[in-house]
Amino acid sequence: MPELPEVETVVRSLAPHLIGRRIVQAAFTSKFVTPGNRSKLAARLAGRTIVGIQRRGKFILLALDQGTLVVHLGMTGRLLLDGAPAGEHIYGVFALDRGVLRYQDPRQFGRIEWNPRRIARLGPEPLEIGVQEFSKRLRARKARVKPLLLDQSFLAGLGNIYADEALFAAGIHPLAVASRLSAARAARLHQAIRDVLTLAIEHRGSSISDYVDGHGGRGWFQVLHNVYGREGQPCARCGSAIRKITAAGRGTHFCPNCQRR
DNA sequence: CCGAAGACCTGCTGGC
DNA sequence: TGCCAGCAGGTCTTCG
Repeated sequence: MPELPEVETVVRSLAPHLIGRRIVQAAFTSKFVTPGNRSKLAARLAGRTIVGIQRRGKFILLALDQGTLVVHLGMTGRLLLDGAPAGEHIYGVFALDRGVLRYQDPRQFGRIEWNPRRIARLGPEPLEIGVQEFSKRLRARKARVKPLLLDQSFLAGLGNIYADEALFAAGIHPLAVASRLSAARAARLHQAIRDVLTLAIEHRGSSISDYVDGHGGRGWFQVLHNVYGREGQPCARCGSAIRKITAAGRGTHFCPNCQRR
């Protein structure tokens, strides 16, 4: 579910309500979301104060006065402040000195962990890397461009929606070989990624089925999708029917006319 | 190094 | 109407 724009929106919606709060008590009830010793994790959090919250790739980093708690929302994870409608599938509860934060996740693909090693293996932030560095990294790889964009150690934060949308904006076929892209096309892709992510953040992310921010609010970038979820519909640029194929095991949407091999 | 496939979960939908 | 295969915004492991 949540890619960089959604996670960024969640972080921004939570920050004013969480920073400075003390965790009075925590409880976890899923062996998938919180692998390992759940009561030990809860004990470690009790009494800690939240001093900061930030995003790294698709991860949420909750900086505490001692240590860092890392949350990944997986496909259907939500962090909800009190007042946001919750319901079923609550697998984490953080009782704060003022208010409550809940973790909801029907599919339990998300993770709540203490200093996971995966963070260290993340690639650069797409909104921070410069065009030269991006182009160099991209053209050094023989992989197909779509699977590469989904590789979090190559670039941290893109997922299936924004990879497809960025490739459309850049006019690049998802199965193009990265090392064979010209410098000009690599630069176009760099700019397209920046544009798509920035616009999506401005629209508070894409809400297709599950995604909401910390208050339960939906995003609306989905109305601006050009290819994702638009199989068979006319391309906004040229009118050709949008096609859907499988790449990297994921549904991949593109315009066969605007994105030639 | 690269890609495909299967695994981890639950819920919804589209086609028969 | 009702059932079930297939699919879903993510990531990891295994295998060729």
